[in-house]
Amino acid sequence: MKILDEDKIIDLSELFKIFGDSTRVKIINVLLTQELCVSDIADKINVSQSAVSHQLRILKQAKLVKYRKDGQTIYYSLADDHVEKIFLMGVEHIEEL
Amino acid sequence: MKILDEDKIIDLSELFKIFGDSTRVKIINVLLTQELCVSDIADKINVSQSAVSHQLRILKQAKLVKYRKDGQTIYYSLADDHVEKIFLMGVEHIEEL
DNA sequence: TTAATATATGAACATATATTCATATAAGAG
DNA sequence: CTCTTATATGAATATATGTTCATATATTAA
Repeated sequence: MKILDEDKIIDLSELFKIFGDSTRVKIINVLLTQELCVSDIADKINVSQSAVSHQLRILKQAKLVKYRKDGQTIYYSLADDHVEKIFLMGVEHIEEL
Repeated sequence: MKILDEDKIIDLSELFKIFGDSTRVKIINVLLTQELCVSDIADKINVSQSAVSHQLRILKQAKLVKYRKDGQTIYYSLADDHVEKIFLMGVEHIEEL
């Protein structure tokens, strides 16, 4: 193994850094089952609209979530099933400690 | 789904936070194939002994690495195969972007 | 056009965290 | 014992990052 060069290492740590914040994990968690608009996410996880929006931008830039626009509402959902897989792999780890 | 309560969310983000630093990812990367002592890790990834030691402490506390002592040398290795799985799941994600 | 609703964003602030440097601890060699 | 090697650790510094607050943008309704 030892497959990774310096650049990949950076990319990988950047990816995990995204998962390394509880607000973002909360967002991912509520998006596991359904797409939601910003204000619903904010309500569900009890975080301000602004904070959610800031974090969604980070998740969007990292291509971990995607969105669609419907009028003035923007619905977010997980970008692909890798996101869920990484998430669940982490859950497995913490559950067996 | 939506399986996680607040505490689990915190634990999960803490776990990913550990993977969210390039020095730690470098360490994990070189430990994928073999156990190594501190100074060899430092040489391989080109980071100071002190920095490596600090990060190993964090990895140790998170139970992501384990170690065995042989004289004055301490050999570190990955704690279990979940670590590798999480790592590889992340690699998969970044490789398909 | 004006008001209301949904979302985004910039600046400021506070906090977290990674590295360095110096030094401590521990173990083996002579 | 003394010296050397391997590792750990505390303090200080620098940097990164998350939230808040105020406000901007965009869309729809009246």
